[in-house]
Amino acid sequence: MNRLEALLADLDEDQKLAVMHGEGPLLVVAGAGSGKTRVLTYRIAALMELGLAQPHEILAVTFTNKAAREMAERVESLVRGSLRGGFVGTFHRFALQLLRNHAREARLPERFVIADEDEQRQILDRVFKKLEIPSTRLTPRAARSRISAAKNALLGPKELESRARGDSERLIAQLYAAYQDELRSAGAVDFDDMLLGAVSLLERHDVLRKSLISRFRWLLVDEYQDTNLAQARLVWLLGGKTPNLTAVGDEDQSIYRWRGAEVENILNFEAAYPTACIVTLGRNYRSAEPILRAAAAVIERNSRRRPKKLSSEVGSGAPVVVYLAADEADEARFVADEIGRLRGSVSAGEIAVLFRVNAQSRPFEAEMVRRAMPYVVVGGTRFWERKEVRDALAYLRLLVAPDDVLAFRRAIHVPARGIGQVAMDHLESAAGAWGVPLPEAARRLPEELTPRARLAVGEFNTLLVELRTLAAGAPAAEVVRQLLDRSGLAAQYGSEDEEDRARRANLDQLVAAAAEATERGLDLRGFLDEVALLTDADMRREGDAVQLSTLHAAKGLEFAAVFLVGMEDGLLPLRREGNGEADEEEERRLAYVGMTRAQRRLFLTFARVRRVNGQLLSGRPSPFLLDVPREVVEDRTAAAGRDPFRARAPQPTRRVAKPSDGFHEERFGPRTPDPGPRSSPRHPDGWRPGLKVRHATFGSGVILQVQGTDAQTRLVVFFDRTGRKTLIPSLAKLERC
DNA sequence: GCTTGCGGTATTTTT
DNA sequence: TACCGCAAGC
Repeated sequence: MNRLEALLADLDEDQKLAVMHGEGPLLVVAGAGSGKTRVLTYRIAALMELGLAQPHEILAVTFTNKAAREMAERVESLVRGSLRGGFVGTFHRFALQLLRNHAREARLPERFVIADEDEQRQILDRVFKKLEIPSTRLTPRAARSRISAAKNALLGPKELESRARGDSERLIAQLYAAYQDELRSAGAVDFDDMLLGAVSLLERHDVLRKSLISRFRWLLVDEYQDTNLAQARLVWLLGGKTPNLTAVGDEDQSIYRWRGAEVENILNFEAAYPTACIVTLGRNYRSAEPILRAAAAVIERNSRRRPKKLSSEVGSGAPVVVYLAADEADEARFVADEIGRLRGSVSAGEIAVLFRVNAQSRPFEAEMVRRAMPYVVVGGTRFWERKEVRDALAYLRLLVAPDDVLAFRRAIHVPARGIGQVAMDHLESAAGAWGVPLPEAARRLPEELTPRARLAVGEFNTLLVELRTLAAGAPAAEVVRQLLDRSGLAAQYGSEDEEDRARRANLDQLVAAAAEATERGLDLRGFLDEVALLTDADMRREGDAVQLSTLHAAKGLEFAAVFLVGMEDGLLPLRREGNGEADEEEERRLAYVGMTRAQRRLFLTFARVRRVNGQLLSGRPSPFLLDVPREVVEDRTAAAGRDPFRARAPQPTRRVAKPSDGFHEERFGPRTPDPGPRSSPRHPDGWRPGLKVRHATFGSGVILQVQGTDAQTRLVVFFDRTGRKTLIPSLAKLERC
């Protein structure tokens, strides 16, 4: 059996079709657990075995560094060779590489820097001040995401402006333009600029584009359902006239719409690539039958998808367990009990607790601490975003790019060295007057500085010069170590309390990361570029501990047992102001992604009462939960006398006073705040949560909350059409209905 | 320029 | 409820 035959022996019929597809565009619609990664890696291996592709002709893009690394490793072990010369990495890394190699053509400074989210926000803060925009109108945070959305949709400030309808959109366009100016004058690009820049570079430089097309003959894109317009366009540009493009994805697992992902990219693949061949992988090798049936029942209600069926190759298994908890503590207790039971046969690392929002992790953590169960919270505060790490990185950036304004502004204040607002103002205005970057102005020590500030700035300059000299010769890790030492960054965290220890440990990790980068032949600048594109997922430790994770962070992973918790209407699907139908579909996909992470056991839980942001809310079961066919369910709640699936049955005519039982309440509004079992004072005017009302302009809605009495009365009402509003009933004409 | 306290706010976060 | 960011005081 030759190597190719050996490869094919591992595949089912559909997978073989995809792997052995020749030239031309190919879309692999890969349902959950259907061997998507296998197809991608085997395809690359097969193309090489067949002699169709040379390593340097391969361009494979993924969304995470981790996925890229795994892919490269798997291919290399399959072909027992190296992929050197080819590109296996993230979209952003590819774009960055392109821009670095062609900075001038891309109209970027030779040593442009990468602005992270923190710096984007700082820039926007400055822009807000400059344009005198009160942050009541729009938060810098919101502006950031609107600008990001525009960039992801390939719109420049001018295009956005010309499309703007209404003042607020024009304001965004104006902010965008000012933001972009500020960013450019700092010699920086943000994450979105990388993609945008790469696209416009290729659009403007045909020669470059053609050379890339002929070099990278084979394009492979993973998770195509989560590409945004810029990414799809980039792929399209790299494809040329006869693209040998393999796109792999599953529209049912598209969960990054809020970051610009366009499900349409995969749904309309044939429109972009009319000659495309489509292979659907329909066999699921991950989940037991009941799990798959439950998940299918949830996702089938979505309209924007290709209808498809997944058959379980795993076979039958335990039913899906549903549990209705009294509150979040009870939910955590139940989950911990079950985990305790499972751990007889499953290791902790094979178990995941998945939730919609990070804030939900608390009770589970508390419970697991109490029981001394090993657990890790995935995500949370991310390593590269920690203050101490960012501070050190700012220094490093200043070593590589002496005029990096963003890094300068950060580094000069940490540790505090007596340079305050006044001194900074002097430096800024001197920079303006001389027409030089801020760091350069600092080097020239403007006269306006007070003697004290002058001394401080001078010392800072000297420090940088010394470190820069060191950086010219020493390996990155040594530079980092010296820098931490001599800047006083490390000394800030000298105490023995937990926080300082953690910070020191993080700084040690940074040194280790630098050392490791040096081993891989990266210089300081390469290390910084890498770090800018790295995320926490890349640092994830594989330990034998229960994983507490958001649904988003669980994408692509699988576990023997999964607890999908907080399945309440309003939480999953998460509902907040102003999100509509499309988001509901995405929430459904999110639930689907969560459920299909499970191999053997799936538990769905929710709480009747949950404390959210300090408020007590009583929930009704998630509609997704009600979609699960009861014949695959084992309801553990029944023992406690509650039956979630009764909610589907007609409401009983006579209702016993069971005030907070979400199941048996009327089906109104998204979530009903619970006045609490003991304290439910009747409002004198008769307003109460749950009451349906009608407003002249907002239409019909339901009261979520009643605050205060008399003239102070405020009603929080959730309107069907416009979402949540707070009203003063004496002013707003509200009708009870 | 650093600390303390108040008020406003509150998703998801592949790069 | 809990955190973060900003504003006023030392």
